[in-house]
Amino acid sequence: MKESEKIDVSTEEKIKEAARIVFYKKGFAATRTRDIAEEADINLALLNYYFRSKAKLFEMIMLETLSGFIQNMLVVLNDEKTTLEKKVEEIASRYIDLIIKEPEIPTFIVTEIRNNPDMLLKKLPIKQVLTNSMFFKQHEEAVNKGEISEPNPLHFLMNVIGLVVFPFIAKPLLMGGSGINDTEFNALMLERKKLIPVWIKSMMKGE
Amino acid sequence: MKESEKIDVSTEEKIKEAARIVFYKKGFAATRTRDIAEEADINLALLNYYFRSKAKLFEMIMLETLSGFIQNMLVVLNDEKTTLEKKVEEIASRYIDLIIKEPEIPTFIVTEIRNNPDMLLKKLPIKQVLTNSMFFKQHEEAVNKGEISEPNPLHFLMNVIGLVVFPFIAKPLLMGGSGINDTEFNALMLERKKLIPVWIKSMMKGE
DNA sequence: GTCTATAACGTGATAGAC
DNA sequence: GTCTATCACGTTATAGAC
Repeated sequence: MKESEKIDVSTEEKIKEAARIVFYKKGFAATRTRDIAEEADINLALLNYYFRSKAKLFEMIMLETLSGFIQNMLVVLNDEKTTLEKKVEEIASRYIDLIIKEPEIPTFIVTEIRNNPDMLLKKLPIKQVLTNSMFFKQHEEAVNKGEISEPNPLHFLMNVIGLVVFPFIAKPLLMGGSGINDTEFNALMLERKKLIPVWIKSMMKGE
Repeated sequence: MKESEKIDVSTEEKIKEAARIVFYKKGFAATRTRDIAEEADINLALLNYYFRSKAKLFEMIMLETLSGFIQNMLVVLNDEKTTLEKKVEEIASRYIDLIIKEPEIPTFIVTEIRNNPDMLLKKLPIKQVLTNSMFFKQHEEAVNKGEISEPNPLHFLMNVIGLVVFPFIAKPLLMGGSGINDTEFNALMLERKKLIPVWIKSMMKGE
Protein backbone atom coordinates (compact mmCIF):
# COMPACT_ATOMS: atom_id res chain seq x y z
CA MET A 1 0.00 0.00 0.00
CA LYS A 2 1.32 3.37 -0.99
CA GLU A 3 1.68 6.14 1.56
CA SER A 4 -0.85 8.27 -0.26
CA GLU A 5 -3.50 5.63 0.13
CA LYS A 6 -3.17 5.71 3.87
CA ILE A 7 -4.04 9.37 3.99
CA ASP A 8 -6.65 9.74 1.30
CA VAL A 9 -8.67 6.58 1.07
CA SER A 10 -9.18 5.32 -2.44
CA THR A 11 -12.19 6.56 -4.35
CA GLU A 12 -13.52 3.05 -4.51
CA GLU A 13 -13.43 2.74 -0.74
CA LYS A 14 -14.99 6.17 -0.31
CA ILE A 15 -17.94 5.16 -2.46
CA LYS A 16 -18.40 1.90 -0.64
CA GLU A 17 -18.40 3.53 2.75
CA ALA A 18 -20.84 6.18 1.59
CA ALA A 19 -23.07 3.49 0.14
CA ARG A 20 -22.99 1.64 3.43
CA ILE A 21 -24.11 4.73 5.32
CA VAL A 22 -26.94 5.61 2.96
CA PHE A 23 -28.17 2.06 2.45
CA TYR A 24 -28.19 1.45 6.21
CA LYS A 25 -30.25 4.55 6.77
CA LYS A 26 -32.75 4.39 3.93
CA GLY A 27 -32.73 0.89 2.50
CA PHE A 28 -32.18 -0.12 -1.11
CA ALA A 29 -35.39 1.13 -2.68
CA ALA A 30 -35.35 4.57 -1.07
CA THR A 31 -31.73 5.45 -1.78
CA ARG A 32 -30.74 7.10 -5.02
CA THR A 33 -27.33 6.69 -6.51
CA ARG A 34 -27.13 10.49 -6.29
CA ASP A 35 -27.43 10.24 -2.51
CA ILE A 36 -24.45 7.95 -2.42
CA ALA A 37 -22.38 10.10 -4.76
CA GLU A 38 -23.13 13.16 -2.65
CA GLU A 39 -22.31 11.36 0.59
CA ALA A 40 -19.04 10.16 -0.91
CA ASP A 41 -18.37 13.56 -2.45
CA ILE A 42 -17.61 12.06 -5.84
CA ASN A 43 -18.99 12.35 -9.33
CA LEU A 44 -22.06 10.26 -10.00
CA ALA A 45 -20.52 8.49 -12.97
CA LEU A 46 -17.76 7.07 -10.80
CA LEU A 47 -20.22 4.90 -8.99
CA ASN A 48 -20.96 2.98 -12.16
CA TYR A 49 -17.31 2.99 -13.11
CA TYR A 50 -16.20 1.17 -9.96
CA PHE A 51 -19.27 -0.89 -9.26
CA ARG A 52 -21.33 -1.88 -12.23
CA SER A 53 -24.69 -0.84 -10.84
CA LYS A 54 -26.59 0.26 -7.78
CA ALA A 55 -27.78 -3.32 -7.31
CA LYS A 56 -24.24 -4.74 -7.45
CA LEU A 57 -23.00 -2.21 -4.95
CA PHE A 58 -25.90 -2.96 -2.68
CA GLU A 59 -25.42 -6.69 -2.85
CA MET A 60 -21.82 -6.28 -1.82
CA ILE A 61 -22.72 -4.20 1.23
CA MET A 62 -25.56 -6.48 2.18
CA LEU A 63 -23.48 -9.63 1.94
CA GLU A 64 -20.65 -8.19 3.98
CA THR A 65 -23.00 -6.89 6.64
CA LEU A 66 -25.05 -10.03 6.95
CA SER A 67 -22.18 -12.47 6.93
CA GLY A 68 -20.31 -10.36 9.46
CA PHE A 69 -23.30 -10.23 11.72
CA ILE A 70 -24.04 -13.93 11.54
CA GLN A 71 -20.45 -15.14 11.50
CA ASN A 72 -19.86 -13.21 14.68
CA MET A 73 -22.66 -15.09 16.33
CA LEU A 74 -21.69 -18.51 15.03
CA VAL A 75 -18.18 -18.04 16.39
CA VAL A 76 -19.56 -17.46 19.87
CA LEU A 77 -22.08 -20.29 19.63
CA ASN A 78 -19.43 -22.75 18.48
CA ASP A 79 -16.76 -21.93 21.01
CA GLU A 80 -15.88 -25.19 22.73
CA LYS A 81 -14.15 -23.49 25.61
CA THR A 82 -17.09 -21.54 26.98
CA THR A 83 -20.15 -22.60 28.93
CA LEU A 84 -23.67 -21.93 27.76
CA GLU A 85 -23.94 -19.23 30.36
CA LYS A 86 -20.78 -17.54 29.16
CA LYS A 87 -22.05 -17.65 25.58
CA VAL A 88 -25.07 -15.61 26.56
CA GLU A 89 -22.83 -13.04 28.23
CA GLU A 90 -20.63 -12.90 25.14
CA ILE A 91 -23.52 -12.35 22.76
CA ALA A 92 -25.12 -9.69 24.92
CA SER A 93 -21.86 -7.88 25.42
CA ARG A 94 -20.53 -8.06 21.85
CA TYR A 95 -23.75 -7.24 20.08
CA ILE A 96 -24.82 -4.39 22.31
CA ASP A 97 -21.43 -2.75 21.85
CA LEU A 98 -21.49 -3.41 18.13
CA ILE A 99 -25.02 -2.13 17.60
CA ILE A 100 -24.46 0.99 19.68
CA LYS A 101 -21.68 1.79 17.23
CA GLU A 102 -23.81 0.94 14.19
CA PRO A 103 -27.41 1.33 15.33
CA GLU A 104 -28.90 1.02 11.86
CA ILE A 105 -27.69 -2.51 11.16
CA PRO A 106 -30.47 -4.60 12.70
CA THR A 107 -33.29 -2.74 10.98
CA PHE A 108 -31.31 -2.70 7.75
CA ILE A 109 -30.88 -6.46 7.80
CA VAL A 110 -34.49 -7.10 8.69
CA THR A 111 -35.98 -4.84 6.04
CA GLU A 112 -33.73 -5.91 3.21
CA ILE A 113 -34.12 -9.60 3.91
CA ARG A 114 -37.86 -9.11 3.76
CA ASN A 115 -37.49 -7.80 0.23
CA ASN A 116 -35.24 -10.63 -0.81
CA PRO A 117 -35.48 -13.63 1.49
CA ASP A 118 -33.78 -16.13 -0.79
CA MET A 119 -30.83 -14.43 -2.41
CA LEU A 120 -28.83 -13.97 0.73
CA LEU A 121 -29.76 -16.85 2.94
CA LYS A 122 -28.92 -19.34 0.26
CA LYS A 123 -25.41 -17.99 0.08
CA LEU A 124 -24.76 -18.43 3.78
CA PRO A 125 -24.61 -21.94 5.25
CA ILE A 126 -26.16 -20.98 8.57
CA LYS A 127 -28.28 -24.03 9.02
CA GLN A 128 -25.53 -26.66 8.88
CA VAL A 129 -23.29 -24.75 11.21
CA LEU A 130 -25.99 -23.96 13.70
CA THR A 131 -27.55 -27.39 14.09
CA ASN A 132 -24.16 -28.98 14.71
CA SER A 133 -23.08 -26.18 17.00
CA MET A 134 -21.60 -26.43 20.45
CA PHE A 135 -24.50 -24.28 21.57
CA PHE A 136 -27.08 -26.90 20.60
CA LYS A 137 -25.12 -29.65 22.33
CA GLN A 138 -24.72 -27.70 25.52
CA HIS A 139 -28.36 -26.73 25.51
CA GLU A 140 -29.43 -30.34 25.15
CA GLU A 141 -27.12 -31.33 27.97
CA ALA A 142 -28.54 -28.67 30.24
CA VAL A 143 -32.04 -29.84 29.43
CA ASN A 144 -31.12 -33.44 30.28
CA LYS A 145 -29.62 -32.35 33.57
CA GLY A 146 -32.84 -30.48 34.36
CA GLU A 147 -31.08 -27.15 34.42
CA ILE A 148 -33.28 -25.80 31.64
CA SER A 149 -37.00 -26.48 31.55
CA GLU A 150 -37.84 -25.51 27.95
CA PRO A 151 -36.40 -28.20 25.68
CA ASN A 152 -36.49 -26.33 22.36
CA PRO A 153 -33.21 -24.49 21.77
CA LEU A 154 -34.90 -22.17 19.26
CA HIS A 155 -36.86 -20.55 22.06
CA PHE A 156 -33.62 -20.02 23.93
CA LEU A 157 -31.97 -18.48 20.90
CA MET A 158 -34.92 -16.23 20.05
CA ASN A 159 -35.07 -15.03 23.63
CA VAL A 160 -31.41 -14.10 23.86
CA ILE A 161 -31.26 -12.39 20.49
CA GLY A 162 -34.63 -10.76 20.95
CA LEU A 163 -33.70 -9.28 24.32
CA VAL A 164 -30.46 -7.98 22.83
CA VAL A 165 -31.58 -6.74 19.44
CA PHE A 166 -35.24 -5.79 19.71
CA PRO A 167 -34.80 -2.55 21.66
CA PHE A 168 -32.60 -1.21 18.87
CA ILE A 169 -35.16 -2.09 16.26
CA ALA A 170 -37.94 -0.48 18.26
CA LYS A 171 -35.81 2.50 19.27
CA PRO A 172 -37.82 5.22 17.51
CA LEU A 173 -41.05 3.92 18.98
CA LEU A 174 -39.49 3.56 22.40
CA MET A 175 -38.05 7.05 22.36
CA GLY A 176 -41.32 8.51 21.12
CA GLY A 177 -43.28 6.61 23.72
CA SER A 178 -41.11 7.34 26.71
CA GLY A 179 -39.48 10.68 26.03
CA ILE A 180 -35.93 9.50 26.63
CA ASN A 181 -33.14 10.84 24.44
CA ASP A 182 -30.32 9.16 22.60
CA THR A 183 -27.84 9.18 25.47
CA GLU A 184 -30.38 7.80 27.89
CA PHE A 185 -31.27 5.13 25.41
CA ASN A 186 -27.67 4.03 25.08
CA ALA A 187 -27.26 3.98 28.84
CA LEU A 188 -30.25 1.66 29.06
CA MET A 189 -28.72 -0.63 26.47
CA LEU A 190 -25.43 -0.78 28.33
CA GLU A 191 -27.29 -1.76 31.48
CA ARG A 192 -28.71 -4.66 29.55
CA LYS A 193 -25.29 -6.18 28.96
CA LYS A 194 -25.32 -7.23 32.61
CA LEU A 195 -29.06 -7.71 32.99
CA ILE A 196 -29.77 -10.02 30.06
CA PRO A 197 -27.52 -12.90 31.17
CA VAL A 198 -29.11 -12.81 34.63
CA TRP A 199 -32.59 -12.69 33.17
CA ILE A 200 -31.92 -15.55 30.80
CA LYS A 201 -30.58 -17.63 33.63
CA SER A 202 -33.69 -17.07 35.74
CA MET A 203 -36.20 -17.55 32.99
CA MET A 204 -34.71 -20.72 31.59
CA LYS A 205 -34.55 -22.42 34.94
CA GLY A 206 -38.34 -22.51 35.04
CA GLU A 207 -40.71 -21.82 37.92
CA MET B 1 -75.58 0.90 2.94
CA LYS B 2 -77.04 -0.39 -0.31
CA GLU B 3 -77.41 -4.10 -0.88
CA SER B 4 -74.98 -4.01 -3.78
CA GLU B 5 -72.24 -2.64 -1.57
CA LYS B 6 -72.45 -5.63 0.69
CA ILE B 7 -71.71 -8.00 -2.13
CA ASP B 8 -69.15 -6.13 -4.18
CA VAL B 9 -67.06 -3.97 -1.89
CA SER B 10 -66.71 -0.41 -3.07
CA THR B 11 -63.87 0.38 -5.41
CA GLU B 12 -62.44 2.72 -2.83
CA GLU B 13 -62.30 -0.03 -0.26
CA LYS B 14 -60.81 -2.45 -2.78
CA ILE B 15 -57.98 -0.06 -3.48
CA LYS B 16 -57.32 0.56 0.18
CA GLU B 17 -57.14 -3.13 0.98
CA ALA B 18 -54.85 -3.77 -1.96
CA ALA B 19 -52.65 -0.89 -0.87
CA ARG B 20 -52.47 -2.34 2.61
CA ILE B 21 -51.33 -5.69 1.28
CA VAL B 22 -48.68 -4.30 -1.02
CA PHE B 23 -47.37 -1.65 1.37
CA TYR B 24 -47.11 -4.22 4.17
CA LYS B 25 -45.09 -6.51 1.96
CA LYS B 26 -42.78 -4.10 0.18
CA GLY B 27 -42.83 -0.81 2.06
CA PHE B 28 -43.56 2.62 0.65
CA ALA B 29 -40.48 3.20 -1.49
CA ALA B 30 -40.51 -0.19 -3.19
CA THR B 31 -44.18 -0.30 -4.11
CA ARG B 32 -45.41 1.19 -7.35
CA THR B 33 -48.91 2.52 -7.74
CA ARG B 34 -49.20 0.03 -10.57
CA ASP B 35 -48.63 -2.81 -8.09
CA ILE B 36 -51.55 -1.59 -6.03
CA ALA B 37 -53.81 -1.16 -9.04
CA GLU B 38 -53.02 -4.68 -10.18
CA GLU B 39 -53.58 -6.16 -6.72
CA ALA B 40 -56.92 -4.34 -6.50
CA ASP B 41 -57.76 -5.27 -10.07
CA ILE B 42 -58.70 -1.72 -10.95
CA ASN B 43 -57.52 0.89 -13.39
CA LEU B 44 -54.44 2.81 -12.37
CA ALA B 45 -56.16 6.18 -12.76
CA LEU B 46 -58.73 5.28 -10.13
CA LEU B 47 -56.10 5.29 -7.47
CA ASN B 48 -55.50 8.98 -7.97
CA TYR B 49 -59.20 9.61 -8.36
CA TYR B 50 -60.08 8.25 -4.92
CA PHE B 51 -56.91 9.09 -3.05
CA ARG B 52 -55.02 12.11 -4.18
CA SER B 53 -51.61 10.48 -4.36
CA LYS B 54 -49.55 7.48 -3.44
CA ALA B 55 -48.27 9.35 -0.40
CA LYS B 56 -51.76 10.21 0.84
CA LEU B 57 -52.90 6.65 0.46
CA PHE B 58 -49.85 5.42 2.28
CA GLU B 59 -50.25 7.84 5.14
CA MET B 60 -53.78 6.65 5.67
CA ILE B 61 -52.75 3.00 5.84
CA MET B 62 -49.78 3.78 8.05
CA LEU B 63 -51.77 5.83 10.50
CA GLU B 64 -54.51 3.24 10.82
CA THR B 65 -52.04 0.43 11.30
CA LEU B 66 -49.89 2.20 13.82
CA SER B 67 -52.68 3.65 15.90
CA GLY B 68 -54.43 0.29 15.91
CA PHE B 69 -51.30 -1.46 17.03
CA ILE B 70 -50.47 1.01 19.76
CA GLN B 71 -54.00 1.68 20.92
CA ASN B 72 -54.44 -2.01 21.42
CA MET B 73 -51.47 -2.05 23.74
CA LEU B 74 -52.43 1.05 25.66
CA VAL B 75 -55.85 -0.39 26.37
CA VAL B 76 -54.27 -3.42 27.97
CA LEU B 77 -51.69 -1.41 29.89
CA ASN B 78 -54.34 0.95 31.26
CA ASP B 79 -56.86 -1.63 32.35
CA GLU B 80 -57.53 -0.96 36.04
CA LYS B 81 -59.13 -4.32 36.60
CA THR B 82 -56.16 -6.52 35.74
CA THR B 83 -52.96 -7.28 37.59
CA LEU B 84 -49.54 -6.68 36.10
CA GLU B 85 -49.18 -10.39 35.59
CA LYS B 86 -52.46 -10.60 33.73
CA LYS B 87 -51.42 -7.69 31.53
CA VAL B 88 -48.41 -9.65 30.33
CA GLU B 89 -50.62 -12.61 29.50
CA GLU B 90 -53.02 -10.36 27.62
CA ILE B 91 -50.31 -8.76 25.54
CA ALA B 92 -48.65 -12.04 24.69
CA SER B 93 -51.94 -13.67 23.79
CA ARG B 94 -53.48 -10.83 21.81
CA TYR B 95 -50.42 -9.85 19.86
CA ILE B 96 -49.29 -13.32 18.96
CA ASP B 97 -52.74 -14.09 17.59
CA LEU B 98 -52.90 -10.78 15.79
CA ILE B 99 -49.46 -11.04 14.24
CA ILE B 100 -49.97 -14.62 13.14
CA LYS B 101 -52.93 -13.30 11.16
CA GLU B 102 -50.97 -10.32 9.80
CA PRO B 103 -47.31 -11.32 9.98
CA GLU B 104 -46.04 -8.37 7.97
CA ILE B 105 -47.19 -5.67 10.38
CA PRO B 106 -44.25 -5.50 12.80
CA THR B 107 -41.61 -5.22 10.11
CA PHE B 108 -43.78 -2.78 8.20
CA ILE B 109 -44.10 -0.48 11.20
CA VAL B 110 -40.43 -0.69 12.03
CA THR B 111 -39.17 0.04 8.54
CA GLU B 112 -41.56 2.85 7.75
CA ILE B 113 -41.02 4.62 11.05
CA ARG B 114 -37.31 4.54 10.34
CA ASN B 115 -37.95 6.49 7.15
CA ASN B 116 -40.17 9.01 8.87
CA PRO B 117 -39.70 9.07 12.63
CA ASP B 118 -41.48 12.36 13.30
CA MET B 119 -44.53 12.52 11.11
CA LEU B 120 -46.34 9.71 12.77
CA LEU B 121 -45.22 9.74 16.35
CA LYS B 122 -46.19 13.37 16.74
CA LYS B 123 -49.73 12.57 15.75
CA LEU B 124 -50.13 9.91 18.41
CA PRO B 125 -50.08 10.91 22.09
CA ILE B 126 -48.33 7.79 23.29
CA LYS B 127 -46.10 9.43 25.82
CA GLN B 128 -48.76 11.09 27.97
CA VAL B 129 -50.90 8.00 28.07
CA LEU B 130 -48.07 5.64 28.83
CA THR B 131 -46.38 7.53 31.64
CA ASN B 132 -49.67 7.92 33.48
CA SER B 133 -50.69 4.36 32.79
CA MET B 134 -51.92 1.76 35.23
CA PHE B 135 -49.02 -0.36 34.07
CA PHE B 136 -46.43 2.12 35.34
CA LYS B 137 -48.20 2.43 38.68
CA GLN B 138 -48.44 -1.30 39.16
CA HIS B 139 -44.85 -1.78 38.17
CA GLU B 140 -43.70 0.79 40.70
CA GLU B 141 -45.79 -0.87 43.36
CA ALA B 142 -44.30 -4.25 42.62
CA VAL B 143 -40.81 -2.78 42.81
CA ASN B 144 -41.57 -1.22 46.18
CA LYS B 145 -42.89 -4.51 47.48
CA GLY B 146 -39.71 -6.19 46.33
CA GLU B 147 -41.56 -8.39 43.86
CA ILE B 148 -39.58 -6.99 40.93
CA SER B 149 -35.87 -6.38 41.18
CA GLU B 150 -35.28 -4.16 38.12
CA PRO B 151 -36.78 -0.74 38.91
CA ASN B 152 -36.96 0.67 35.39
CA PRO B 153 -40.32 -0.10 33.77
CA LEU B 154 -38.87 0.45 30.31
CA HIS B 155 -36.78 -2.68 30.66
CA PHE B 156 -39.90 -4.57 31.61
CA LEU B 157 -41.79 -3.21 28.62
CA MET B 158 -38.96 -3.86 26.16
CA ASN B 159 -38.65 -7.40 27.43
CA VAL B 160 -42.30 -8.27 27.08
CA ILE B 161 -42.73 -6.72 23.68
CA GLY B 162 -39.38 -7.99 22.47
CA LEU B 163 -40.14 -11.57 23.46
CA VAL B 164 -43.51 -11.32 21.73
CA VAL B 165 -42.65 -9.41 18.59
CA PHE B 166 -39.01 -10.09 17.78
CA PRO B 167 -39.42 -13.65 16.49
CA PHE B 168 -41.83 -12.38 13.85
CA ILE B 169 -39.42 -9.70 12.75
CA ALA B 170 -36.57 -12.19 12.56
CA LYS B 171 -38.75 -14.88 11.00
CA PRO B 172 -36.92 -15.15 7.66
CA LEU B 173 -33.56 -15.40 9.38
CA LEU B 174 -34.88 -17.90 11.88
CA MET B 175 -36.43 -20.09 9.21
CA GLY B 176 -33.30 -19.93 7.11
CA GLY B 177 -31.12 -20.72 10.09
CA SER B 178 -33.12 -23.58 11.51
CA GLY B 179 -34.89 -25.18 8.57
CA ILE B 180 -38.35 -25.02 10.09
CA ASN B 181 -41.31 -24.23 7.87
CA ASP B 182 -44.20 -21.81 8.22
CA THR B 183 -46.48 -24.16 10.13
CA GLU B 184 -43.75 -25.11 12.54
CA PHE B 185 -42.93 -21.46 13.04
CA ASN B 186 -46.52 -20.62 13.92
CA ALA B 187 -46.67 -23.55 16.31
CA LEU B 188 -43.60 -22.21 18.08
CA MET B 189 -45.23 -18.80 18.37
CA LEU B 190 -48.40 -20.27 19.84
CA GLU B 191 -46.30 -22.05 22.45
CA ARG B 192 -44.91 -18.68 23.42
CA LYS B 193 -48.32 -17.39 24.44
CA LYS B 194 -48.03 -19.59 27.53
CA LEU B 195 -44.27 -19.46 27.91
CA ILE B 196 -43.67 -15.72 27.86
CA PRO B 197 -45.74 -14.85 30.94
CA VAL B 198 -43.94 -17.56 32.90
CA TRP B 199 -40.56 -16.39 31.69
CA ILE B 200 -41.30 -12.77 32.50
CA LYS B 201 -42.41 -13.74 35.97
CA SER B 202 -39.19 -15.63 36.65
CA MET B 203 -36.83 -13.11 35.16
CA MET B 204 -38.30 -10.09 36.85
CA LYS B 205 -38.21 -11.64 40.28
CA GLY B 206 -34.42 -11.61 40.19
CA GLU B 207 -31.98 -14.26 41.31
C1' DG C 1 -9.66 7.97 -13.42
C1' DT C 2 -12.69 11.72 -13.63
C1' DC C 3 -15.77 14.78 -15.70
C1' DT C 4 -20.18 16.60 -18.59
C1' DA C 5 -23.91 15.61 -21.23
C1' DT C 6 -27.42 12.76 -22.39
C1' DA C 7 -29.74 8.55 -23.44
C1' DA C 8 -33.15 5.11 -21.91
C1' DC C 9 -36.39 3.95 -18.91
C1' DG C 10 -39.78 3.67 -15.11
C1' DT C 11 -43.07 5.94 -12.39
C1' DG C 12 -46.64 9.16 -10.42
C1' DA C 13 -50.11 11.74 -11.96
C1' DT C 14 -53.61 13.96 -15.08
C1' DA C 15 -56.43 15.25 -19.28
C1' DG C 16 -60.26 14.17 -21.60
C1' DA C 17 -63.44 10.79 -23.88
C1' DC C 18 -67.06 7.81 -22.54
C1' DG D 1 -67.01 6.51 -11.95
C1' DT D 2 -64.08 4.34 -15.19
C1' DC D 3 -61.21 4.07 -19.04
C1' DT D 4 -57.08 5.18 -22.60
C1' DA D 5 -53.48 7.93 -23.72
C1' DT D 6 -49.96 10.70 -22.44
C1' DC D 7 -47.28 14.11 -19.96
C1' DA D 8 -43.64 15.43 -16.81
C1' DC D 9 -40.24 14.16 -14.11
C1' DG D 10 -36.67 11.65 -11.58
C1' DT D 11 -33.43 8.10 -11.84
C1' DT D 12 -30.02 4.68 -13.44
C1' DA D 13 -26.61 4.12 -16.49
C1' DT D 14 -23.42 5.15 -20.35
C1' DA D 15 -20.93 7.64 -24.18
C1' DG D 16 -17.27 10.32 -25.03
C1' DA D 17 -14.16 14.30 -24.04
C1' DC D 18 -10.38 15.37 -21.10
